[in-house]
Amino acid sequence: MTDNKKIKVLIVDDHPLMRSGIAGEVDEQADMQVVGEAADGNEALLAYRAHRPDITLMDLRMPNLNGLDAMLAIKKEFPDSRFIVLTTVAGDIQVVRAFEAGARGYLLKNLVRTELIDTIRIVHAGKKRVPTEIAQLLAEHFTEDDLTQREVEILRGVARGNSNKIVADQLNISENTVKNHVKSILSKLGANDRTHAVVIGLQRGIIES
Amino acid sequence: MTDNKKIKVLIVDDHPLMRSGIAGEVDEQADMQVVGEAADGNEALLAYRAHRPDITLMDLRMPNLNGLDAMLAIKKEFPDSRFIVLTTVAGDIQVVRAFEAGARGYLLKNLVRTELIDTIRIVHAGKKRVPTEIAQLLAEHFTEDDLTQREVEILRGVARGNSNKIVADQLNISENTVKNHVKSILSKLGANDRTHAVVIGLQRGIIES
DNA sequence: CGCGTAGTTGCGCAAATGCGGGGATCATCT
DNA sequence: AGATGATCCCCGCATTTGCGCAACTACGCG
Repeated sequence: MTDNKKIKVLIVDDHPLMRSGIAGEVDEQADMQVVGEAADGNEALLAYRAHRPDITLMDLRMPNLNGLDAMLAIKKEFPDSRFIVLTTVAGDIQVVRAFEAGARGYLLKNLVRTELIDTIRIVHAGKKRVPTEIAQLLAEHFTEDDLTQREVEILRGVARGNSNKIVADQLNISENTVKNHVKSILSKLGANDRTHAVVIGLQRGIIES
Repeated sequence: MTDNKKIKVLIVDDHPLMRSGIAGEVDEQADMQVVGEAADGNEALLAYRAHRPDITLMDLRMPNLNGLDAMLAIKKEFPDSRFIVLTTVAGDIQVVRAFEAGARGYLLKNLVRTELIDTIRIVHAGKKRVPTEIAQLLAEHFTEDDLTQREVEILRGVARGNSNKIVADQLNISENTVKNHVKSILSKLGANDRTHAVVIGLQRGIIES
């Protein structure tokens, strides 16, 4: 098998050792090779342009430009790009967004080594692969109505320890409006109070700490 | 250099790919070798007994038995064991506890590859190595008075979305007492309100979500 | 021993929060 | 055109929170 028939893989992750581990596994396979590595979303775009990989393994949580935005940027420029999303934490709303953005495969980072290789082959063959843990998560989150953009902004303000009044001033709206948004947030998240809402928001990845 | 003069390294981390990456780097060195891997604290103890490594690389966040407790268990049985702590997140109070428990080196997982090897050599030579980020964190946390056990219990209750009254009932104390604990928590953490306090508590690893 | 400090517990009161209503505009989808 | 949902605004009122002030206990230290 000549080099130009191998599956070309780009690895995007902010942990050098993780990249190392992934690269080691991939390069052991006769039919695939790592063509580049990137530590954040910006580098990912540059590396994509330079190497035109068949498959991009993309971590979601990264400094600077996060994985989701990087995917969108690359997809805009290269519509036929194929992504496999790597995620550390289950229960992250980002995974749902990555699905909507067109990721083809998902991997939890505590996967067994063979899963990685299998998923690369499957996605390269044009199919999708979603582990049961993630599928379950997707099912759960599709039924739940998620927060509107405005509500997320409100929740972020609340998480910073601001009172309704302060949040209102920061967003140039009235305190009553903030109260209404908070009310709707509590109801949507099934939270007892604002504190609980923030905890749930953090767990689901709706807001970042 | 014969095998029994090499630095024997045990890797404890719940991410197989991370272990892979670490193992790759270590085995490339002529003067060290990986003698075992473990995916959680329980396995770590068994692996330690089996291989008697010179250096143990220990992740803090793991399922079942966490890294800190695993360290304590191993140290009890093998007092001259030497640990290097791997941590993903900066700002974790667990790092401070690991220091107190006698870890000799610290590494952030987004380290550059050479740091890992350097740290292993330095710690094996009997010295300690703490990167500036961690040193700064330690300094900060030593000056801060941390929460009492009772206060942590209160904070946990608050994080679950319980009112002061409910927390009081759960702990069989009066609501007023809970209020006072909350007050002292806010002051110690420098939080604006209970919500902010919970966010800070989660960031610092004082409570887990 | 007396003294300070830290942890825990308590009460009263002003301010913030959460809940139940009501109504408005605007974009989108049917 | 009608319905739906997101955003915005308003009010009153009970409950909850946060703060100031104060007391008791346990413990170490000079």
